[in-house]
Amino acid sequence: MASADPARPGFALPLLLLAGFRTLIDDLHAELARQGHPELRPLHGFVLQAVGPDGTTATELGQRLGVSKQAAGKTVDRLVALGYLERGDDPHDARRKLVRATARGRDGLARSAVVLDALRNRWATTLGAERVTAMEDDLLAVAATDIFRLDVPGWFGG
Amino acid sequence: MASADPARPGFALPLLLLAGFRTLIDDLHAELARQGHPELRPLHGFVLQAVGPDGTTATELGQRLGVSKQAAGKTVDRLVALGYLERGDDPHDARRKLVRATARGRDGLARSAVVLDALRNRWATTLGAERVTAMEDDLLAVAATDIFRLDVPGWFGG
DNA sequence: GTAAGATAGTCAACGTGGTTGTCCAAATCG
DNA sequence: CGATTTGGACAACCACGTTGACTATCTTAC
Repeated sequence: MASADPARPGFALPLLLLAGFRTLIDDLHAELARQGHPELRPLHGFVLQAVGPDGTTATELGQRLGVSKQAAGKTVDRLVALGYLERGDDPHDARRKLVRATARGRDGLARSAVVLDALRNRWATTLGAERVTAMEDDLLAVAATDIFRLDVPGWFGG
Repeated sequence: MASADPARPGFALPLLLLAGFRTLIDDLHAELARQGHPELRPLHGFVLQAVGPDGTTATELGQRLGVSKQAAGKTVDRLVALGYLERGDDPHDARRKLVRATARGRDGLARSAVVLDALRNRWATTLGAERVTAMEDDLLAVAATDIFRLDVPGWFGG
């Protein structure tokens, strides 16, 4: 095993990754609040993304997000109360309750995508486009991206 | 404003940063659990780091972590109950309650540092040392690292 | 020296996001 | 058909965060 570089302590790396994540998410939600979505919380974007264009069920949502079906169900409750999701019946299975995004949910998701594209462009302007691409490629190589099964419509160029 | 690259949607970036963070933290705590610290939660490492070698107070801790003094106080309560922190009186100010790491707390923090160094080395082996360094430099350039004021003993080569 | 203000800590109530266990209704399988 | 699996809901609980109110102490100004 290689020895550690004392100028690059290992604990800086998770801190920087978290700081990068939080910076993007904080900027995103500040902008979303300006665009008419002040109640949207960081988690909600992930959930809306995971619901997908065709809807899903709470249990399936929990599996995609890596949480229990009960946790997913409670989060759906809150997003229904906020007007971002709606529940309906599955005509083929009376047990299943379909969860779909409302028009407001789709609006929030679309605006999130636009703002996040803009934020990525800002990083590319500062760092250079190839450095951002390299960061994405490297993270994809080392991170357990299966933590979130958000590959609903092929979410990374594919 | 530059147009977005459709092959690199903006919402992948926060997902990858979070996945990278979670991968490191999950691996860290799996290893810490093996080394006698199964109760240590992801947040606790940050708190122990923020307490620093000389101790601090709950209010100051809250400022460093960017949370209210009440939240910091409750977290200290839990870490005291787990045996990682201890409270003492400040001889110069009867209002202040000094918070210090216990021997167990220092042990957990030292092991965290070793494991995180090893995890960073693993990334350096996979990606190349210069790619990891570049990722750190880039995140430092674009992320609001002042979210966490963990510059207690100069935490990045300083 | 004392009155007024700032500061540290605590308590209470509450919100959010998560867990496990239990239970029922509906679908599926033998 | 009966037995089992599955989706959803309910309850209790925990971790972590918030705001507001309150006490005790230190500091500052007069």
